[in-house]
Amino acid sequence: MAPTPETLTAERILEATEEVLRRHGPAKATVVDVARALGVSHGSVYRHFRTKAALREAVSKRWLDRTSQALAGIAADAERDPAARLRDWLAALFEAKRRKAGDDPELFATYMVLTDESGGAVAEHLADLVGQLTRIVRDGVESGAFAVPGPAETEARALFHATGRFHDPCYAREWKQPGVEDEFEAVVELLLRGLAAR
Amino acid sequence: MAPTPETLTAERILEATEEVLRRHGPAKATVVDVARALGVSHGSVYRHFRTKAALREAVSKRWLDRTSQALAGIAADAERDPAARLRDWLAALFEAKRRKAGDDPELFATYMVLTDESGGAVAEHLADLVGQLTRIVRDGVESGAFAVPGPAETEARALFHATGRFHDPCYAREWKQPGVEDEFEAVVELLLRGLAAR
DNA sequence: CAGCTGACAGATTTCAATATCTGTCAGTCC
DNA sequence: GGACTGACAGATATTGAAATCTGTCAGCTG
Repeated sequence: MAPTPETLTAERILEATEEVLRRHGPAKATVVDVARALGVSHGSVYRHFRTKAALREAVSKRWLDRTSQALAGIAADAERDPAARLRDWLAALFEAKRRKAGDDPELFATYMVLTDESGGAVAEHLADLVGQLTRIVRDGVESGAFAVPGPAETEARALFHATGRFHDPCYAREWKQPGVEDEFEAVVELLLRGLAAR
Repeated sequence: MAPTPETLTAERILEATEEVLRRHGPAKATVVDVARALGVSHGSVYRHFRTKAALREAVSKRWLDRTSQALAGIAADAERDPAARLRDWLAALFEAKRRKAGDDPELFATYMVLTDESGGAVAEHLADLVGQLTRIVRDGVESGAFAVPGPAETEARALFHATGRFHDPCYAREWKQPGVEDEFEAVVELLLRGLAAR
């Protein structure tokens, strides 16, 4: 029942931190700014997050989780053809990243800095995504659509690495260029041929 | 006949510049330093390179060309099985990059900064590498070992992009980690299956 | 006269003083 | 007594003046 503006919660602090990051950028966003935005002393913020790094990592985690959840639906849809599902999943990941990077480049750069710092949260996120891919590959192998020599997870990881150019932030610049769509198609087709049972 | 220490040539300037970069790093290497190392005034350096950026780009180009030439031999060896050749070529590229990054990380970081600046030289280099791959793919298609739906160059570009994690400097950190060899194998196997005629 | 020098203007970088921030904690307030 | 404050020490960032660098060019030199 506690109304938002009354109690100071981790959630409220995270929201304020996102806002401060959006306004000031990652280099100039301070804990004092966050506290000021919430109308409290910065000591109170440290009651909920042990360090500034922990606060920033929590913001990263929220952001990364939003992407994961959008894709989880495609990965889990066991009814559909695994090849089509894989294609859609990879395209959705590419599209999501590309839209984020294109719509608000400054905010995207902010999150790039944050995730660079947040080793743990990123590792978890990547593990989650590879897990989703593993599910699709395993479904494909079980249905006879795919044939792979080793464990499904090895193949999933290979798929993830091979498509890095279309989801890894370090390539964000290239996502604007004209030919990328075709490059993406070519890579995905090549990978699907490699997966297909013969 | 002109002996090295007498005349000031572009070549000598490039060598001195590499040395200065190795010593001082990319941030603190100045044209004045290069001139001092050569025992000339910095005005003389500008007689051979219009700007500091042009000088640095020339250094990048030399460095990139060394890598290209090492691989060209594998790509051009028309006698060998294209699949084996492709495997070797990709492994050689990975190994070369990994060795450079591992042996002298500081120097590698220097060259990462240089190539980041040198858009043109890098684009040429990448085009060269994709050209070499195209040759291998075309040979494979002609010999009946590979079957691809589109032009060989599209496929070559897809191969290059799909293996980015194992040659793109932005992943240099990961090349030290234990599992990379296996990750590389998994990606290459998947790609070769995608290329193979059935 | 071709190649080099060195002084110069404007741009960039360095450095040290100054201000701000992080993280702690004794104490205040419901 | 549990949540919050605000002063504090040490670490980090900002700032502006001084030093250095880039790129040019008139003149020297062999």
